[in-house]
Amino acid sequence: MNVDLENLQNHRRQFNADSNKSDEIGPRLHQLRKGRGWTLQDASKASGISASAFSKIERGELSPTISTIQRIARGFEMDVLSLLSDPDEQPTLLGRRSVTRVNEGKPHLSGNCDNQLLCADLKNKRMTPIRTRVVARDVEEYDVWPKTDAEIYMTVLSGTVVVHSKIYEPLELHEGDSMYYDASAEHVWTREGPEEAIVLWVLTS
Amino acid sequence: MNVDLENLQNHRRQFNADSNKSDEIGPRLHQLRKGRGWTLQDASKASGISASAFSKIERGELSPTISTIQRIARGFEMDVLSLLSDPDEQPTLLGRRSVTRVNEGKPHLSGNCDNQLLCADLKNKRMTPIRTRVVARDVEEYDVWPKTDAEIYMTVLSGTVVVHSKIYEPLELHEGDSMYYDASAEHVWTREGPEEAIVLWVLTS
DNA sequence: ACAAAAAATTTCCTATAGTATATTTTTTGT
DNA sequence: ACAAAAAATATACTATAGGAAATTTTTTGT
Repeated sequence: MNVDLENLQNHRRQFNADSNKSDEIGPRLHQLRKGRGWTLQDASKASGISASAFSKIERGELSPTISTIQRIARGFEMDVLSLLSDPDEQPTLLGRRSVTRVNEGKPHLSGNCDNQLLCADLKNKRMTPIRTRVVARDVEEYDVWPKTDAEIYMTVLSGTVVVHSKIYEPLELHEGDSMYYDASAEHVWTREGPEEAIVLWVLTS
Repeated sequence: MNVDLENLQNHRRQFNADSNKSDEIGPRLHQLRKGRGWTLQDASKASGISASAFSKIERGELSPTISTIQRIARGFEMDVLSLLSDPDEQPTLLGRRSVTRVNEGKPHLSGNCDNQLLCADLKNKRMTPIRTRVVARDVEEYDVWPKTDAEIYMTVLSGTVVVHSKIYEPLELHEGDSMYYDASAEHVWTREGPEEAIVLWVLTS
């Protein structure tokens, strides 16, 4: 477990930073209102913002205050964030897909583990699936205990894995066992027993 | 593959809708500025907003316009959305974790598949891991082809699965093969051959 | 403890957001 | 094609956002 978590996360963050580039609420509001088949007066009634102001905002003749935006959001029964984030600008796979055959993942070696990034050719995924052969037999073999704000789902494909955490007792997982945890608490994996330990895990940001 | 996708999605959406309830930019900006050790003049220089205005905004004496917020976001080198979304309010697992032992998932039967929700006791996860025994042998057995805006990662644990899609040719996946796809294009699974087919999949919103 | 410096707030002013009403444009029915 | 109705925009005004400079508060050094 040492595919460079930091890097994976930064990559995603970088991307998010410049998404929603044309942060124009005008067209966004117009699209939303028309999408519901509302007139300016409907929108006005729902939000408490005058129709004229609404019209000016939609056409970019006026930059609404945040409190106005909040009132509009309430009118549309949505939260400010989703009001501001245009789904059309959201990075999406749009029907794309990627297949990785057995043992054909993209190698990504790191200190204590032998990782294979799965479906790595698809960019801007919301999850990162990885197949890892756990090498470490002892916690001492880890110099750093990785930590991010991601969530991790892992399942043991073969062998026995021990999950060590700074806030829990060590936990043994056998073939077929699953675990879901928050990577903001440091966790590392070691293997146990004679068989080699293979873990399939997926992480999100 | 027929764990009620709609329901899973709606659940998550519902949750997102009322996140960020105290949408007060004032404290948020104060926290951000102080976090960087900036004075009001620093913030003013970076954003182009006068220190006095900045002060008033922080104390809620003034509701900034969206264009002001955009300028502030540029000053802080972040996008408007992450400026507005207080990470402290973000739903997080905060070190929580959940384990599911082999064959101990929460059953979730549906038309053509035998699903087990894994780690189902943890709420507000960003991913939903599911273990499914694919029953259908023919596409005809599906009355509806599920479709959402989620992304799906799946891997075949045993047997042979054929992935049918409205926009791709059918694709055979064998034990150990992985696939990542966008569920906005309809996909259904059937099994092939004598062995029973088990799929492990994870979906995100 | 005091003065000097730096940071935050207040004041007063101008620019612009937002309202009510009038006008123009578009849609609908005959 | 025309009139009536409905929707969108323009106008004139009020309320408030935002800037420059003055004032107060907090911090720092001696």
